[in-house]
Amino acid sequence: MGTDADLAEAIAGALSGLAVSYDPAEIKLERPQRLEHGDWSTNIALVLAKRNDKSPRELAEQLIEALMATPPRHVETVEIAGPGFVNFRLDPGWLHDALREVVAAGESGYAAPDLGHGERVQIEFVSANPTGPVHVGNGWFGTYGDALGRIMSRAGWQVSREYYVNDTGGQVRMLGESLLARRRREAVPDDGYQGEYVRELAEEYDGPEDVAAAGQFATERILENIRTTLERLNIRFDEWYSQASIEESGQVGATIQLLRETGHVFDQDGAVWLRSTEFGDARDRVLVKSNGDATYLAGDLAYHRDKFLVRGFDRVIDVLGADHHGQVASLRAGVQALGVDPDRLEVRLGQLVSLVGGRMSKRTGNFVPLDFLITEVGPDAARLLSLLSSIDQSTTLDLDAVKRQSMDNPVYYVQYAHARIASIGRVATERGIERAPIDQVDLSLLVHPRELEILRMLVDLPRVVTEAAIERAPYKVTNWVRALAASFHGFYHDCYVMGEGVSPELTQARLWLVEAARIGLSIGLDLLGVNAPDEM
RNA sequence: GCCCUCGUAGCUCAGCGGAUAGAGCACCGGCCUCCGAAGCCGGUGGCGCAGGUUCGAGUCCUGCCGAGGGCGCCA
Repeated sequence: MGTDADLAEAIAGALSGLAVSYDPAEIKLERPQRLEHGDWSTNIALVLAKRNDKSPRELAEQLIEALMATPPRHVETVEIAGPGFVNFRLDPGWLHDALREVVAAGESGYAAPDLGHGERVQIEFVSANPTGPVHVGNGWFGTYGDALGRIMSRAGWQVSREYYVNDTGGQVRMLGESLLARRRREAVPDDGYQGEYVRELAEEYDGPEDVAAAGQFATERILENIRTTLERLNIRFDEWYSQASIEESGQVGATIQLLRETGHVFDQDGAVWLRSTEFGDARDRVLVKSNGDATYLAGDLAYHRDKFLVRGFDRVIDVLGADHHGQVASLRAGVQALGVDPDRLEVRLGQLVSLVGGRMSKRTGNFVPLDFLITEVGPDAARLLSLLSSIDQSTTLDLDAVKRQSMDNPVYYVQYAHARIASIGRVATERGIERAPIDQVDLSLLVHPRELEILRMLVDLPRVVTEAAIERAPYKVTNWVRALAASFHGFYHDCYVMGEGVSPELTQARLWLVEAARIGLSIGLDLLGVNAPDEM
């Protein structure tokens, strides 16, 4: 039971005693940004004042009086501030409690709230067409999806990560044609794939002069490269789902048939249409072209039918680039037409990553391969760099700046904190200092502002994981990790764990503090998929 | 034309409707006889514009300006 929950309970009790009308869910404790505003704060008096016909400050005053008749554990003073905030100032004991909690729960148990209740969620991400190497933008969404998976998994969801392999249709044909043209030393068609990689593949290809065979060869080889590149970034999938397999299995036809039976389909101009306007789409969409080919949408609907109705995921999160915005409405409409509650489908549109000096486009070959970036700055730096900010934010990457910063990159800052922690452990071992069991250690010796700051950060972690999971926002974990690292560096500078003038008792308490920081940092870095090295 | 996302410090970005808007980079100035100076401490500098909602707006609503994306029998 955390201190904030204790306080909320005490506040509820006090309000009841005052005969004030309130809803327990309205009582929210927050940690003020400024230390002068105490350890915990609530705006409950501001929220309830009007309804109870009192001024906020009046209500706050009565609340405090009732509350302090029997002060809650660790509370030293309670003050009214500003328009009617109630600020609690606690003795450091609540933070020592928190330290014990972190250590007891450990790396696997701390900050692991059960929000998902085992709900089965599928996250589909990257899904870049296997027609060329993945670029930096793919990497951005890749680390996003992967980190989101880690976070939701920690928060009680049963997560499956999937890559939808677009290994069929016109683009594979075009890829095959481009490859064969290269092999014949002829010009690649204007709308073909011009990249250098096609030339390289053409040299390796010794199959027949057949577009489909060449396309399949190229697709498989490229996909293998994509997989290798993503693994360099610590991005892994539970499933690589082939679009061709869906078509071959007859699921596309079955899906269209199902839609026809439920009356959501009509024929016009020799094509088969989905009446998606019924479900809020701006216009109806073609499922089968007049030449008999199924459209991308038809395949996508079959795929989503498979996700929801065959494999039975409770929730599906599609991570897409903002350039796929146009297909969201029809996909959602189609899913609804299939009888699936559209709320179960979540589409996260990530803003595009652009570069100083030109945008990324695959066809022209004018893009920065993800492999290139990883080689330039290293996997961990690339990974953290991509998780630095929200995917709602379009990012501009200045490659020169990234390279220039490479020795001054945020990732080194956080990893250095972890290395320092490990270093303390090594020195302790050298000096023959062992950590005593925590219940034999006097944690009340931890009173330095730097020490308490670390503990406050650790108190925040469960809340950060919760927010990151619910808002699908891994960057919040990144922010926290950076802030914790900052706290630790400050502590490391000001508070020697083993040094002249540090008593053995204080050393013991600080060793446990360092251990708690290590646990928190490890959790955070693991959620981001960034390594936590013992040495740099 | 219509729809979506975004405009916060010179640059890259944080800021569940709350109190004096925060970091990093860059720039200026300090700190190593003790666990790693890839660090610590201090300084310079900002909410695109105009209304509205309310106890309170960077945050919500409307309009305008600006940037990116989308409106195919392409995928």
